[in-house]
Amino acid sequence: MVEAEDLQSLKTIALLGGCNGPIWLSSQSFGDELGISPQTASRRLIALERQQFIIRSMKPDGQHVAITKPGEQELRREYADYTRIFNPKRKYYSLTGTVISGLGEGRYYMSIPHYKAQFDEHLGFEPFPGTLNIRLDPASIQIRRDLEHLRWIEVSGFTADERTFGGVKTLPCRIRGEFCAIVEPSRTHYRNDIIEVISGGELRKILDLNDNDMIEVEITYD
Amino acid sequence: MVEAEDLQSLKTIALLGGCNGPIWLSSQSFGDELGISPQTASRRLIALERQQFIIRSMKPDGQHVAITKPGEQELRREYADYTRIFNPKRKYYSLTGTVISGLGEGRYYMSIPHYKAQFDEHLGFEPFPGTLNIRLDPASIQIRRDLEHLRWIEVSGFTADERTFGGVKTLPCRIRGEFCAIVEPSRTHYRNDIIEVISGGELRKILDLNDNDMIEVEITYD
DNA sequence: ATTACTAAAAGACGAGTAA
DNA sequence: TTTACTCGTCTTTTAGTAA
Repeated sequence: MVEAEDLQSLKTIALLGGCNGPIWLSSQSFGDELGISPQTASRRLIALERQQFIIRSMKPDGQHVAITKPGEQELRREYADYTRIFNPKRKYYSLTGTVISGLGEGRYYMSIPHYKAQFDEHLGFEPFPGTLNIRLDPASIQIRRDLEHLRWIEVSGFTADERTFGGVKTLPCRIRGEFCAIVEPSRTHYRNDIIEVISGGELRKILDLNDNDMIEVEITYD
Repeated sequence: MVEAEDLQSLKTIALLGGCNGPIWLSSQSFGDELGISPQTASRRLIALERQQFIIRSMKPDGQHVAITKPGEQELRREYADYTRIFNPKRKYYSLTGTVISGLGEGRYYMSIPHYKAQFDEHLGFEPFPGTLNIRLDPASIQIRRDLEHLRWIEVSGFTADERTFGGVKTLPCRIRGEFCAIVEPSRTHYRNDIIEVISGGELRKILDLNDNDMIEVEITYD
């Protein structure tokens, strides 16, 4: 557990732009920012450095400070807490976008029994071997980010034939009333403007969809 | 400036649901939550109460704690900081909705010289005396919340004829390429599904708009 | 001007205790 | 069991100082 004061210091650095690259600081200026003495400010920076939340390089007139990956992670954890406090009750999300052709990867994955079985168990349908790829509108790309805070169903990965199949996560949704689910890899981040949707049947046929058709994906929650 | 530890305590209470109503706590359980002794936990609660961030009522087996408006405000301030850290680079927002009829209040306010002059100064056009009212689509209501973190232009209120005219804030935007601005009161929260837009001319005529027409409001930023 | 040490002052912590 | 006090200890802070 990271100290409340360290978090406060780290946040202040982040607000000054420390997540994007080194920023200039002095004990004086940093202390003013936090309302503490330069001595304490200096010690705080030393503490953050010890915990590897920042890296520093001394200059004659101060120092350059940048937030490290672990430091940023800590801040994101905090951010997620606040998001949980203030955005939990949102009951409805709507994404819009256009149908595009995928590369057939979805079809491959959906044909693997391990995934098939788990989707069946958690979603209540056996997925059609193929995914519907949707390119999101700019406005929906933002909304998609909010979805991260919802309860996705985790489907574990596995190893077979000396190959590793990563875990995926899935979120139930509806397209034109049809029960579907968004699927994405648990770890890697694919392009954030494209989502892949699975269903119990072939959505392109069921809904008579073609490339470039505009569709809406609705997520209702609890 | 609120202490880092108090903020941490307050956040913990919020995560337990303290923003929505009274929750049960004991010094013991709260201390466990924070990794501190019950004595310190008790002192923290007292401190929060002194600052009016929480209200408490003692029970034989613990206490009921609820976060007050000022307490919640403090947390929202913190949340906004994190939002600024992680979501600053969004350059484009798009709201969609339908044109509706307002109550003519906008017309009244836009005819007041004080407002007129300030809008002229900050926006570069003298507002047409009237506002275009737009009912947002569900998806856009969410996006609208994100707009709060952008740099709105503050227009101060004033007092005249023994009446108080509140401050308003405005955000430049475009509708079908036409330069406009969203306007809303700085303090009070109106319905979150309706926005009011002003422009240098009468938008209904310029863009040939009628009630129930669908339109898109675009906000580009920096 | 810096950083970062030492040492004195201030404040926070938790054990013990009463209600 | 609680809450919340006192009190001794320990930690944190800031002033002063050196580099």
